[in-house]
Parts: sequence; structure tokens; C-alpha cells
Amino acid sequence: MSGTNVTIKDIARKLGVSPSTVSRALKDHPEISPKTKKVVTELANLLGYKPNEIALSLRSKRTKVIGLIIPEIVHHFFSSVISGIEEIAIEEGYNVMIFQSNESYTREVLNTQSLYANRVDGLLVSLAKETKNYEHFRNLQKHEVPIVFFDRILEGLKTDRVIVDDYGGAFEAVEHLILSGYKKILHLSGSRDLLIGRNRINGYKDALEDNGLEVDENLVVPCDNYESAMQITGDIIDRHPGIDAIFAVNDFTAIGAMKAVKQKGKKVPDDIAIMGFTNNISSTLTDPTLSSVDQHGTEVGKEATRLLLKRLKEGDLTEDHTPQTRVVRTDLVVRESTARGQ
Amino acid sequence: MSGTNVTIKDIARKLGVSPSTVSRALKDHPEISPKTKKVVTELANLLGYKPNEIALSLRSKRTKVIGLIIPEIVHHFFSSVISGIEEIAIEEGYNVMIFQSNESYTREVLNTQSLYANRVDGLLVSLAKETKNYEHFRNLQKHEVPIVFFDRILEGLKTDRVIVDDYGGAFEAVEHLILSGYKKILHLSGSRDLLIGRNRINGYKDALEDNGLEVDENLVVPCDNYESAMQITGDIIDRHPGIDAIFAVNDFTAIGAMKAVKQKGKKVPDDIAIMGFTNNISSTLTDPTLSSVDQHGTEVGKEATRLLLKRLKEGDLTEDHTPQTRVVRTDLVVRESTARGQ
DNA sequence: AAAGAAAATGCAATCGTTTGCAGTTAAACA
DNA sequence: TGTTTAACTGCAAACGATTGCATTTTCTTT
Repeated sequence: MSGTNVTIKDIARKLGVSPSTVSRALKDHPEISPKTKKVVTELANLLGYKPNEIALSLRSKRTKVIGLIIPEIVHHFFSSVISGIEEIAIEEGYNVMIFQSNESYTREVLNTQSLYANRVDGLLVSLAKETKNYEHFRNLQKHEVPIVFFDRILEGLKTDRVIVDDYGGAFEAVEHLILSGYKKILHLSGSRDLLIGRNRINGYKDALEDNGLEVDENLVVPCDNYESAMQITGDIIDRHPGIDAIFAVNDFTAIGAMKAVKQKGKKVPDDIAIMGFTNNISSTLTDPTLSSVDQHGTEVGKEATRLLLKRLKEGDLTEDHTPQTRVVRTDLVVRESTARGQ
Repeated sequence: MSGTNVTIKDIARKLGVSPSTVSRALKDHPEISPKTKKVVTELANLLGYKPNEIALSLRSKRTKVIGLIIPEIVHHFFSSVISGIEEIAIEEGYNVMIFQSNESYTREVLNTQSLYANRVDGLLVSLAKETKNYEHFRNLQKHEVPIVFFDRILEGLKTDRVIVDDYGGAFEAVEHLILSGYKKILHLSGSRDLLIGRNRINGYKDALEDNGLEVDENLVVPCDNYESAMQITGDIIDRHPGIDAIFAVNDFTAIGAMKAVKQKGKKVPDDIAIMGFTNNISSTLTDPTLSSVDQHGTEVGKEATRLLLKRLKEGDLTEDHTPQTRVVRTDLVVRESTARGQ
């Protein structure tokens, strides 16, 4: 901000009218004469007048800014969520203030405080892994700031939510493997502490059972990143000969597993098929390309923002509203890593 | 924002003192008596008072917000830049408002307008590809909003800049290829319209010449993405037999080329070496892993933010300042794709 | 031309906070 | 106890824009 900004008062002074008149003229108020409107708008354009949003916010008690707290921007899924959020927000005249929690609870609390200090109109949140309690969010709710959680949600707090259909996506992915003829499927799983981890495990199990295959708990191994997948996949294959497919909780884990499998001298997908989850760009870059489950990050962002803006429009009638949960469908993307014998 | 927020006036009323006293008490002003300070801060804590940044901004004419315009958040390089920016900004009590131009000039102009309307204290920009003129930025400068360009900079506007050492990075990468014994090196280049494209081409050429190799203009082929690299690399290799290395303008292009080379039945790196640029996470995921030039996105973001905050601190003495340009060093990361015979 | 109605404009308060200056209390001194 | 000084506290304006209400100006109408 600077001292060189043109204000309504400046225009008023130069024209010898009152600020109120200028304000009304600029908003095409019916009680202002056409000629006044003309001179005012002309001078405003000439001077490059742009209303000061800060002043407007102070008076109107709304900032037209929505806050976003996200674990890490550098993850492809999250950055595509941001894109979706921005798109809808801008359409509706809202701007976005972004904070990273870096998966830290403390940081997340600080973020909510900054967001409150800046009086954002609403909040979009995907939780840090560390976060267990939610006093900081409840606090914002007390101040009537609507919150929408997405992807990593918080149970026990009454808010709108947007989640990915992790169960369905996992089910479909595993069923695809089964229908392609794979029978002994390893699941490199996410944490059972996270809902998404549990949902994907359940999808995996149900797909097996629904297709007449037995669930072997030893074939559900917690492993959710590239390095550990590289390290442990080889061992697991040795311990459980006959594994002919791997369903990983995310693409990086899948790619780590792919490397390990190749190092064992096995062929993907002929000896062992590999299926990821997320559908990162990376999945198109590997060799063979990786089949995966598209989480539609952009759609998640859009849907969350739509939900939030809807609440903002509804305004005070929010009292009796029941929180909504939207589930964004996933899509199976079949590539080379699961296409046996082609 | 809502009606349930505690203000200084609320505290003043409950305590039967004036707002000024409350304000001063909270800031530990020396002219306020210890006991007044005590009751005021206690009540403030009890009620959960948090100063309204909006009101502060209006009065102080500074928002403690810096704006960011970036081509696309979903690019790994840019999202790591954002991380760097956030880190420094938060340390100094600034928040970040992020806008995407989506490479569109029109959008970029709209972004500058929103940013101005929100009276950001300063601006960080990486240009959209389309952008040729800079009236919209000059406009902000007129309002004394300091701007720092990074990566995709604008010549002809007096601002601070942070750029990556594209020339040096390219030089080092190509020299590494030469020293590893590769002699006929193809460059899949960026656009000559962009400074970064030109700089990388020059680094490539000078590395050849400095090492006694001839520059063949036919081996500099504009090609800067995955798909077109997949499509054209095969043909180029056929037309120029003897090519034993490829230096690509970015990692995705390199990975596309790698695929094409493998499809030709050639081995990487034994028959043909491949070198990328950027050092995406993707470069560790390919098979073989991709050698690349690390652009240190986080460092670029940090440096740009430091420069901007420095200007903000200096304040009005900015008049006679000469714009600075900081160059962020690159680092060659050697992986399997250029390590012949190992 | 005077009165009444209609149209156009201005006043002043407001949003939440800060701050120069004036005003009030309390303490210290004579 | 009265007076000076020091220690506190409050008033009011300011930041930029909006808006209910009052006021002024202009236009009708008789």
C-alpha cells in the first residue's frame, strides 16, 4: 500500500462534491443525476480509481477472501486441488489465501490464527497428519467462519466435507486386477490411522471377497512411500512367492515397488502387475506406464469451494443446516503396468 | 467475518475505560499503569481478543500481505518456489495471496488488479508465456508497490529479479556429457523467445566449443514437452545417426526422449545418454533414473521474497535504488541416464 | 410568482484500531 | 493544605467507503 492511491475523497475534492455523491455515482445509484455520474466516472477512470477492498471489508465485515490450509503444496494432488479452488473462487469474486501446515499441528494452529486475524470469510482445510484435536477449528466456528474439510477430514466436528471415494477406487482397481487374471495381490497400504488408509484397505479386501478370493492379512503391508517400497518389496516377494500383482496406496509407492520388482528380474506386468493410486503425472512417465486411480484433485477443490461459497451465500440461516458430505468419484486409468500379455 | 468478534471497544466497555487505554495497555505502552494493563490483558485473553488486521491495514496503509502471480501451481518447480516464498514470508509476519495466470496475459492483468484492490504490500511475479507488454505492472509501480520478478522475468522494467543460472547449468550439464565421452549431443531446446530458452542454448553451445566440439545448428531442435519429445525424437535419431546423447530443456522432455530412445531399441545410457533440466521428483522415478540440473526452486522463492521484504523495509528511500538481479546457482545431479558402462 | 413535489446532493455515523494532545487524577513537595 | 509535577487516561480524528436521513436545489403546477 502506498500514499499515491486515489480515493473517493480525492475525486470528491477535485469535483467540488461530497464523497457520498461520488460513491453513489460510481455505483449508478438512481438518485444521482446523469451528468454528475458522467463527470464522476470520467474522472475516476482518468485517475485510475480502484476501490480499496480493505476499507470495504472493514465496513461490510466480509473480505471476499477464503483461507486454505493444506499439508504441502508440492504434492501434485494438492496443487491440483488448489487449481480447482482458485478457479471457482475467482469466478465468484473471491481470492484465496494459502497456508501450508507442513503436516505440523503447531503450524496448523498458527495458520488458523493468521486466517482469523485476516478475517477470511471461510476456510478450506485438509488436515495435517499430526492433527488429532480440533479446538483451533472450533474456535473459528465460534466466530461463524464456515469451514469445509476435504480429503483429510476431521470426524467429530460438524462441517461440510468433500472426500474422495477411496473405497470405491480401491475396489475398482483391485477388481480390475482380478478380472485381468491376477490372483495373489499384495497391498502396500497407508496408515490405518487415516480414514483414507482404512478405506482403501477395505476396498481392497471387499474386492477380493466379492470375487471369491481369500483375504490374507499378511498381504496388507503398511508402506506408503517410494523409498520404503524400494526397500521392502523385494523381501515381501521372496517371502510370499506367487504374488502376481501389487496394489499400492499411492503412485510413488507403486513406482518404488515397480523398481524393486524389476530389480528382482521380474517383468511388469507379465510376472507382476502394478497398480497405483492418485494418478500423478508420474504415472505416465514410468516404463511401463503405471495404471492408477485418478483422484480428480481439481474436482475435489472445485466441489469444496462450491460448498463453502454456498454456505457463505446462505448466511445466517446456517443455524439449522446439517453438514453435507460430498464424495468425488474416482476413475480407473488402465495403462501398461496391469495389461498382461500385450 | 462475523458479528461475534471481540473488539477493543467491547473490552473498553466492560472495563469502563476508553478504547485508547485498552489499545495502549495491550501494546504495553509505558504510560499505562500496571494494574490497568493487567485487567485489560486478562479480559482480552478471556474473551479471546485478536486484533482485526483489516482495521489495522486501513489505518496503517500496509496489509502485511504479499501477492504472488505464477503461471501454474501444478508445476513442481513453481510449487517448490511457493514453498520457499511462504517460508520466508511467514518468518517475517507476512501472508501470501496466490494467483495463477495459467499462462494467459488477460488473466495476468486481472490478477494485478485484484492484487492492487487488496492493497498487497508487494508483488512476486513469474510471467505468463503470452505476456509481452507490462503496462499492468508499471501501473502497480506507480502506486509504489515493489515488484520482484523471478525465473520468467521482464526486461525493460526496472525491478529486482531472481533468475536461475540457466546458462551455467546448461554448460555444466553438457560438459559433463562430453567428459563422459559423448560426442554428438542433441539439444531439445526451449523457445528462443524466452530468455531461459536462449540461455540454455548458449550454455549448450559454449560447452561444446570450449571442449573442441563443433556446433551443428541442426542438432538444436525446439521441443519442450513430453508428447512432442516422444513423437519427434525417433525421427531425429534416424536422420542424424551417431547421436549419442540428448540434452533436454526440461525433465518431461527428457523423459519423453528417453521413451522414444528405448522404443528404438537403444539402451540408455550405453547407446544414448539423456540429460534433463529442473530436477523434478520425476527424474528419480524413471528407469534408468534421469540425470538433471537442479534449479533449486525453493531457493529461488526464498531469495525473491528476501529481496522484496528488503525493499519493503527500506520504504521511501527506494527512490534512488538500482534494481538488483540475483542469480541462483544450479547443481548438476548425475544419475543413471548419463553414467555410461556402469 | 409562490407553493408544493420531485430530484439531487450533503451530513454524519459507522466499521476497528491508533495516536497526538488535552485533561484528569494522584503523588510529591513546600 | 495548597501547589507543582508526574503519572495516567480520555477525546477526537484518521484510514476509505457506505448509507439513512436531512437538506438543498430544481422543476411543476397553479
